[in-house]
Amino acid sequence: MASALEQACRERGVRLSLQRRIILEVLQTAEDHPCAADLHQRIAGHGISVATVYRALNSLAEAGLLVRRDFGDGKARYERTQAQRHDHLIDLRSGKIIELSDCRLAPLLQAVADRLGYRLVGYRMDLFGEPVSPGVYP
Amino acid sequence: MASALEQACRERGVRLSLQRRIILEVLQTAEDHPCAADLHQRIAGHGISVATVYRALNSLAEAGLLVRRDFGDGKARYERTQAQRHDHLIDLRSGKIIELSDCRLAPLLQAVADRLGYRLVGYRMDLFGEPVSPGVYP
DNA sequence: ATATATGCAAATTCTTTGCTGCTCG
DNA sequence: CGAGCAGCAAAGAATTTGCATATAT
Repeated sequence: MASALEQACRERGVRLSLQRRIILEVLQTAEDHPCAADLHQRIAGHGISVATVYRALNSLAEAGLLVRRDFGDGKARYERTQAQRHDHLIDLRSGKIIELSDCRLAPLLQAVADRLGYRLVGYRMDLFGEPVSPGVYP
Repeated sequence: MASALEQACRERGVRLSLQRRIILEVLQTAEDHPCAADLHQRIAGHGISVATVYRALNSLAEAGLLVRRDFGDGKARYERTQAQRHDHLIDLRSGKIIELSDCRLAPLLQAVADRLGYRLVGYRMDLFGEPVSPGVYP
């Protein structure tokens, strides 16, 4: 019984080692956007080296099974590839990252690129915001 | 005769040393978005140390005289603060960076943030594109 | 069987920092 | 004068790499 994961890996020419399985599993169930160090910590106990974590993340991201994110804090962050692309809003008060499902954005950006003589291959957008409700923050 | 630059520095409580003058001058006339190493190289001959370059860039950016950019290649890039905020389109073929003056974007993003209960403090957007014209690239 | 991954440690790259002496205001 | 800056070299943080061994397909 070839799992969907195994099939995806075969299709993309990525070997699915035990360590990669574990990393993917952790990312699958993660609610946040962990960096390499976070991941290495979360899978501690399996004796996986940092080098392996980095190499796995690179391979898997290149193969498209993961997406690498950069929220401007100097570390790359990762998440499992989702059906649909999305952007993020960073809560400046708590650091929490919210995924944005929207967007009527793409066509607008496409037009901007077109006007300059470019084909839009991709884009990256991050919103930075502060919660409106007074809330109970320190 | 207090130059506009000197005044801006005084207002923001930043000391305008010779080395900072030089760095600002280079950035002023730069057509691109140099990183710290680029700048250090361009001002070689003035015997300014890398540490000074980094410290100056940090101070000046914090004071708002410069803007720090991050195009995802692992190095911070800088440009003089301009009258109006703007985004960038990265030419994936040549690496060239084009400044976008547009945008009817802000209100749209503002609305997205609002809907989530956030006040939009800022945002970052980069477009990645390939030139449409066949051109004479290698 | 063999192309690829892993582990370990050392190496890179970008950026920051401690300390002492100099300088802007 | 005195707070803040410059230079130098050493430290840090994130990520990569060389090499011998193990493993997926």
